[in-house]
Amino acid sequence: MYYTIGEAAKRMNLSPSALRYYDKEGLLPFVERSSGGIRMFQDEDFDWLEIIECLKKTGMPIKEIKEFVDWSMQGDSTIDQRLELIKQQKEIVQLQIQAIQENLKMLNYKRWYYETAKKAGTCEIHKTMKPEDIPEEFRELALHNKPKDISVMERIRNNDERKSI
Amino acid sequence: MYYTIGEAAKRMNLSPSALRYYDKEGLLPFVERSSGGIRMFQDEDFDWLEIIECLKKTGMPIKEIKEFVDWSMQGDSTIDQRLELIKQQKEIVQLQIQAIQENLKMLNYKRWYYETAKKAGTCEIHKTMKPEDIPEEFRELALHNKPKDISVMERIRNNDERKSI
DNA sequence: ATACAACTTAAAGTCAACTTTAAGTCAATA
DNA sequence: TATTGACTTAAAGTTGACTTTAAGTTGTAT
Repeated sequence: MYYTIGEAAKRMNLSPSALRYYDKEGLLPFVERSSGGIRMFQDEDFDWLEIIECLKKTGMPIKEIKEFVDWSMQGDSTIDQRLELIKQQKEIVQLQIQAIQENLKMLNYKRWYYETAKKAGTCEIHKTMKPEDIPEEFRELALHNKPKDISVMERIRNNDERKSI
Repeated sequence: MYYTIGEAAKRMNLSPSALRYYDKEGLLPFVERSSGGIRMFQDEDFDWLEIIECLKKTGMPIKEIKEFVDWSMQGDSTIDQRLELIKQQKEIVQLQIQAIQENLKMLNYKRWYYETAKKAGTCEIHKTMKPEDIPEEFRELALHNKPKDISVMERIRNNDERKSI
């Protein structure tokens, strides 16, 4: 069972030109050609394309992916390097997950912030809010940029003109 | 307490030129200036910078972030739009988490794949492996690109020359 | 045999998000 | 007051990952 570049692109949810670009960059040395020069993708090639896509989606630049592909073409002598690369990329992905959890926490805080403001009809509510009225999970996020040792009244006075985000 | 652009950049782990670029793009209308034109960042500004960073890190383009900042500057009449934007971005982040879980699954599979190959001394082990020898969590990933209705012997014959990834 | 959609390459173009450069200004310290 | 490091702007340059264009070829269907 063979696939043209258009069919392979559709199956991988990529554009044909992207696949040609990857090929030009040396990422697809395993793809066969017809006698006329047309690329013929096989089922097994999608194993390659999927790990290439995985590395790409987790932020690995194409030149590094090429290194991995080159190792794979060299055969069993490079199993160790490939294992190490995969382990490293896994660590990178775990850091990405941590980072994205932080982002999610921020967005959850902001959702609460705007829902509270919506109920009150104004963002000003957050200027007079006492720490204990902020859900514990958001408290640090809500307060950590506040200048210290300023009373609520002072804060209200200071913030007369300031827009809140 | 004021911060110069260099100090603010350090605190946010950004470059001064990146902050100037954001300012030029309209992301920092809240930053004050000295009489001489020097930017003076305040503690409250870091609330803005942090949500801007959060939106940026979750993939929102700068033009969209500017829209959000513009709404924030307009005041309480835009609370609803801002809440909707935050909710939408949360959904995007949840999709990102799903995508990254897929990537992690692939990397876990590949780690198993290379660890197994390492023990055997060759990737060929995976060509003769029976489905029940593949850990259940990886089985679909390992088999879904295999052409159907081909016996193991045929597969070995067919794959004589093929490199495995 | 001919038409035609889909393929081929090389080279140029695009895009976002910065970074760098050049020429000059500000403000804290000696 | 002179020095100096950090600031200012505008404009050009960089990067990676494609996309588009132009000119030509392949292979299938009538």
